[in-house]
Amino acid sequence: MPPPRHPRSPLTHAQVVDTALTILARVGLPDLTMRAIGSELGVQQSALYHHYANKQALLGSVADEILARGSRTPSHDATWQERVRLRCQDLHAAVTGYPDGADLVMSMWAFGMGAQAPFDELRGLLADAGLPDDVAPTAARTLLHFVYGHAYDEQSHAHATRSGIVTAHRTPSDFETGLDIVVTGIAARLPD
Amino acid sequence: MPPPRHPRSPLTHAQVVDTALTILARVGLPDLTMRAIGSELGVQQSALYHHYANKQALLGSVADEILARGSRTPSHDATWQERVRLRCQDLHAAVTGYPDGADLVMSMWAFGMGAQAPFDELRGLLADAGLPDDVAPTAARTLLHFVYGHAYDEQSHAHATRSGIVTAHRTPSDFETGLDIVVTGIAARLPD
DNA sequence: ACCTGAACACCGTTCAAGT
DNA sequence: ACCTGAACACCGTTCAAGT
Repeated sequence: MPPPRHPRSPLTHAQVVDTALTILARVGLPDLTMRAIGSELGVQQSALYHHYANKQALLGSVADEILARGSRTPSHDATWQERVRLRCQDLHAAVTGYPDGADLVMSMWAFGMGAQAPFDELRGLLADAGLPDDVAPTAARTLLHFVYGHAYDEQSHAHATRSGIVTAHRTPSDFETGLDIVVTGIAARLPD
Repeated sequence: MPPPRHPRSPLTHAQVVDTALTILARVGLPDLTMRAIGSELGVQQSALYHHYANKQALLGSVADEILARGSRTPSHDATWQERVRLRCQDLHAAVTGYPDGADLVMSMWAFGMGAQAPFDELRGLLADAGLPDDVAPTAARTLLHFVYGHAYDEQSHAHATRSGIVTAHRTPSDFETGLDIVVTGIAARLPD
């Protein structure tokens, strides 16, 4: 059932990404097909290839949109640890806000197709904190590996219990504890 | 071209897993299809479903086999840090030993289908080191998130450069630095 | 320029039927 | 018990053709 999309008005990237996010929220990544996106937009799946080179490019934009939403601004007197924590907590929230969000963002980031803003921000925060240039990128990646890995685990766990597989439970404070471990390890790398 | 498989001898799990690993090494995860495995074994793809409930279960065994190979034994006077590092280095080597190995192991572990031995070992090492029971599992997971996340990045980077996408380079010591950050952060959680 | 409609070359999985 | 052969219900992607 195609929604009341204005006939003969060309598709915009924003429309496509918004629709993809809606479908992702409803049915998850495995059912986010080109056919589903096209059908929700009242268009043939082949029409999407006039706007994106392939599905990966489209999903890259979707990942960017997931990450762009809702990042809080730290107070001016916040320490670098508090800034880094806040950014990681927001990233965690953004990514777990959609089913399979961690899976999607992780793969797009690793393949270099979008989702690179968080890395740049974290590297910037760590550089401002005084972390040497040869360790700041590594530390930023380590933070992201933890944030995405933890979120991926949580969301897979949801899938697994849905299909009757028993896995270990995850405390709400589990993320905070792990984040504290990584931030403490980074702090030890500061000069002085 | 089916290899000289003894006719009418029932398929064993070891045969299937070995064949899957051979194909994985040759063509990567996207082309590791049920048809490819069957054809390499000289059997119809449907025959595999007599031994595994589905593809995920088969890939779970493959992930276990990848992880089971080549883990060195630490010397008796090694500190817990050295033991943990050694285990993580071996895991990193095992997982990067096959194309898309990190992707495969990560998803199987997260979905609770095999690949759980490394978690149990690391948790044990950390518990022996004196880490409290409420933080040892979290710390073990944090290590695995880093190891798998880093390996996943490296391997995706290989894919991306193959398809002409520019990404940041990764120093050989990058893994060691990140590992040091996490281990240092864990050490700060020890009592005394 | 933008989209349709139909096809191509695949997937994982199921299942009656054979031995 | 183990496997075949064929089908089912899908995929992502391409491409001539329309407007």
